[in-house]
Amino acid sequence: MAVTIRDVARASGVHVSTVSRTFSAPHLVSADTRERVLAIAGELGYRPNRAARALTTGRTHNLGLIVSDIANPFFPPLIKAAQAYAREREYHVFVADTDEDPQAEEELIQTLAKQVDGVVLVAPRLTNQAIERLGMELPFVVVNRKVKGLSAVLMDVAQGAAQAVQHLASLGHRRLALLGGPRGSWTSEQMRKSAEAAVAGHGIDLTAIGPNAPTEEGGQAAARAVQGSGATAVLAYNDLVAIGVIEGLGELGVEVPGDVSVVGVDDTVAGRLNRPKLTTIVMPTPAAGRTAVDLLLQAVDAGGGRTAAQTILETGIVVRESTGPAPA
Amino acid sequence: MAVTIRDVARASGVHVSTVSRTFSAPHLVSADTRERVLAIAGELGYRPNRAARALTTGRTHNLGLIVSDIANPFFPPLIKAAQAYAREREYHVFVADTDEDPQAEEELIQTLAKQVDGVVLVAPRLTNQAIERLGMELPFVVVNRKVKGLSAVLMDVAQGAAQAVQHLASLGHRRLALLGGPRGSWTSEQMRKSAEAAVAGHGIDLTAIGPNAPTEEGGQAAARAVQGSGATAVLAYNDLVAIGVIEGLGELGVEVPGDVSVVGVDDTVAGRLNRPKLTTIVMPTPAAGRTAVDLLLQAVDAGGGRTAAQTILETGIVVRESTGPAPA
DNA sequence: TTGAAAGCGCTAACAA
DNA sequence: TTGTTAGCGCTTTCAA
Repeated sequence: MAVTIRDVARASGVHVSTVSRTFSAPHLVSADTRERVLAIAGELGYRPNRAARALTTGRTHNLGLIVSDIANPFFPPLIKAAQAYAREREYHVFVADTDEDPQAEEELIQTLAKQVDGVVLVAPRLTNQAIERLGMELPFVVVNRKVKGLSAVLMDVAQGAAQAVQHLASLGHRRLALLGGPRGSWTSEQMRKSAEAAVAGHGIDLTAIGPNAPTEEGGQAAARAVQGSGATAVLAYNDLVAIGVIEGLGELGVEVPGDVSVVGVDDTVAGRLNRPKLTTIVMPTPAAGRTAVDLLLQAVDAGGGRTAAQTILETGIVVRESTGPAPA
Repeated sequence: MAVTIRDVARASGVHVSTVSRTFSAPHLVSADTRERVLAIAGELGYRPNRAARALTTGRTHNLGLIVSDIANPFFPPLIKAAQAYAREREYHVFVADTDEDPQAEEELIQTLAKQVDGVVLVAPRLTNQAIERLGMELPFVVVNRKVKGLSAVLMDVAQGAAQAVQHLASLGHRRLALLGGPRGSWTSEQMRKSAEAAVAGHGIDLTAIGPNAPTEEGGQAAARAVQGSGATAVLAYNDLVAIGVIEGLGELGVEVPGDVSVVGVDDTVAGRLNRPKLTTIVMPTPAAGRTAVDLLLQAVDAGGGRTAAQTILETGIVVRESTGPAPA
């Protein structure tokens, strides 16, 4: 078996508790012993067993990160950042994919619960009610969702959407189609509200189309509806949908940005690589990953002390090639 | 605190060991007691604490998955599949990103070691020697690398590369540039060997350029070298590099596929969305993720019994828009 | 079929 | 500053 605290104790002629202390409370150990123990531990290749430690301390030093679809390009930068930041704080992270299935999400939380100190839920598919209930038993941070009593990281799409409308208005567009996301999406709802408000000031006509699947296919399927609406500009739920609608429009002989301008959301690689390059609302995904972990660790450190904190992250718009002047 | 085996025991009037058995060896418990215990456990919301279980059994039911860059579109499908498959087998998976840093990789393995039953190493940056050493202490499966004594999942890029050369040859190309990947990449090495062999039969001239960073930037930076080589066709280390070199070539006024044809590797979303759509070697990433977990669990179940197994996954080539006839 | 008891690797009072 | 001891939640002999 692996080398344990006991082996180190024996080899360095001290009691196990002393070894334990040199690792978890070094200041309680004399410099002499500390060095000796550390040296021997090094030789032996001793590494504390975190699981065993968890048993006594109640802290696993593990986190859970639950997303709906790892392969959706929105998530990887968030996962990467969360995981890197967690590691800095000496936490490991379980990453789990629910495949958009609320039940899988709940099951996952349950089985993960005992092994983690907290969970980050990104754009959960569970109802608020279910999350609140689970939140009683374990610290949670939700990303892009508001749940009573829980810390949240919110990306301010409303702001980005307003900027997008402004941008389109200045290009002379007067008819805008909004391609919503899946039912129950907080982000989609925010965009709709913000677009409605923004549109008013510019005398723009708004048509909401959806719900749509948050994928290329979803966008492609909506192309005909867009054409039917007579809109000269489209604000899509995300980059994938935007790319899909551009594709779909193309098949109908509608050119982007010649005939119709399209704005996406997320600023994924996919959008950058698309031709025309996508004008899109930039979502601060790496920052969201880091912030979520940060808030989660705060909640963990606070114990049960309800410390629901909200962080709102700014979004921006990056203008590329998929938007242009409204046709005359 | 959470409900433990003891609470269930008390509530159902049996000893803890009986409760333990109903969960981990149900056949050793009478149907009567089993049902009662299960019912009470259900009411109380009891879930076995896997970490505590691990302490006695030596099995954590956790796996580690270590990749060099989560945000590289090659990885998400693999991670997704590995994680889903592991879950079917009742394993959770830690996902960790090394940022291409061998030292981070080793450190990660060390700290993860006690918490997992095994680790999948995808395209590791560590030396074989280092991996072999670590392999003594923990079951490993490597993806796209051969390490003595360890199970491996290999994607047969050699085959794909040969097909790519064949494809380019049939289009009349006679000067090929090979954009290698990072130093120490098994995949890159395989491609080189295979291309060298394939090229001979077709009277093609091969220039190897690299090492290159496995990113768009890497490809972009290599554009000038490609131009300098006089090649009319490029086989790039992966889709990202291919996309980057197309971009870089574009800036130099070289058109793809008009002046130069480019083939990528991986078949990522990025490549599909790129314009021109990328001709690329299809890597079986989801299958690789599943297979790796499968082999790993086999190794775990075998205990120390060396069961190094190799699975070779086929690759193919999908021809899209980035390749065309050699210019006259 | 069930209970009793020891112990997995570690931490945390409490004493010395 | 260090050692003693109990115990975290669970499994696993061994006995009954």
